[in-house]
Amino acid sequence: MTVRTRFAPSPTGFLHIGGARTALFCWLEARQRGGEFILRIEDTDRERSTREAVQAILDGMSWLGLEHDEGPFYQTLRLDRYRQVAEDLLKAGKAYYAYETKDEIEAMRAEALANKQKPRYNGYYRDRNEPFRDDPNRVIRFRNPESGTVVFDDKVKGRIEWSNQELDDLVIFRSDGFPTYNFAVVVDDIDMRITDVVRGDDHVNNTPRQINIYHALGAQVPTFAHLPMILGADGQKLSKRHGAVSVMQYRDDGFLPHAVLNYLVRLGWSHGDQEIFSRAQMVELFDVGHVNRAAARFDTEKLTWLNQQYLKNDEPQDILPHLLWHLRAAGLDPAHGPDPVDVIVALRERATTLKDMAEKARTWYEPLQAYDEAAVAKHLKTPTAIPALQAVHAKLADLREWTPANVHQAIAAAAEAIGEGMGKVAQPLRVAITGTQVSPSIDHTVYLAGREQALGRIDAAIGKAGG
RNA sequence: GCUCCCUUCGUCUAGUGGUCCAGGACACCGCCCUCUCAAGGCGGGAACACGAGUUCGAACCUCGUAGGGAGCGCCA
Repeated sequence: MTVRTRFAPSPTGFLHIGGARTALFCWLEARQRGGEFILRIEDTDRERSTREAVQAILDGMSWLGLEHDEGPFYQTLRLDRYRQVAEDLLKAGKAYYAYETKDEIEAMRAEALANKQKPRYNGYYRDRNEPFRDDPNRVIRFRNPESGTVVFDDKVKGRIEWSNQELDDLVIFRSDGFPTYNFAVVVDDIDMRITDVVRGDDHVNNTPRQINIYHALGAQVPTFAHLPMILGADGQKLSKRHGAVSVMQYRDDGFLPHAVLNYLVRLGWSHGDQEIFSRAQMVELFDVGHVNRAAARFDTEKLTWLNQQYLKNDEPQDILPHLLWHLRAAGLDPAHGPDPVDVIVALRERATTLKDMAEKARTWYEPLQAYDEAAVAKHLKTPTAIPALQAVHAKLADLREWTPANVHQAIAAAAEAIGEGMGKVAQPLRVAITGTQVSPSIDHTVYLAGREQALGRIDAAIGKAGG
């Protein structure tokens, strides 16, 4: 039987980091075992589901490159199916109509809590056999077994056992004619032939009652793997109000999608001491049975480190499209200035994110706007600054071909000509080209400026140094 | 309140009864390299929540305590 997993978000907001990690693990589990990955949109909550949220989830999945084999399926398009299955359950006596108002249910819950009991439906209509009646409060409840236990072997948590006495007769169809979550998931997972349910561990409590529905439907129960949640850096639960941000925010902040994936896969999963995993390696090595049972905190610093590892080691050509996106986002025109591939080579060891890289590249794509006065004071207002800059200007102007190697030689020759070390030449030159005292190695810095800009800025700096 | 789940350095984790006075990574500190900043190299501090038990032997097994989390919806 081929393995089939699914990611089933409800479209009530963007795809956040926790959802992305769940999606990744579902995707990996399917890919690792040569199976299929299905995307399903659980939109039966008409109040909160939106089209924008559906699009946001699709965008997030696509940016991360978690491609699905089937779907997206929408639950709201399958209402007839849920209705039919519920009818079958009704006929078989495995479900029944109940007519309590929401207030009555609320009172029942309050009373149970007051008696230090777990709030449960009291089963008033369970065996009453009242004739069907049209009532705005009519719901369908599942007839849960009253005795015995439900046992399942969770692939990450291990064996979990539940007494049926802890469970009550849950609503499977609401009074508004829509199925509830616990019912719709089971019907969907059966119909879509899901073999492995991989989801967040906030669902473990639902699992026993879902298993009972599987049994009532005479269906085979899939295996379950409940992933621990991801906490914010402060150890608090991530929520829309607290720290949860869209995965797209990570793109905007300059992270590479595979760096995010690599970071996420290591949250809860590991393979010995290995930290860096290409997508292919993740697919090859992933094992959901080896996932940690405890929740993990999100650590942006480690994500940042990983991102730089990829920036440093990826082929510049592969980074190019991502840098172009950020150059444009920073208001820079990649067509007027140095070759962005050269920029990547010069900055990959100094930038931790693409956003950072684009910002550091600004000096080569825009005219020099201003000087850092501290830099001017320290490196331009010195006895050797003017002769150094003049010597460099002369050597650079003589260059036949403007290549990084030639620029390097010209600077070295200038230093030799005035009898000073590289430091005495490089620093004033750095200030001349960038207006600051921090930049990539001086030869790259000058080369990327281009001959015309470089010479012009050196002239300007000589003026500044003398003035 | 009840049920279920979790607990190794600040953080992510390795570890499945002896090879662990606990290994790696991020972060931090120091040194080296050096045209600045980085990157890199080398080194450093830093953890088995607590208590009982099982055993010749426990981070690993059992039980309890404490702390944390989830659920108990006509939300998903």
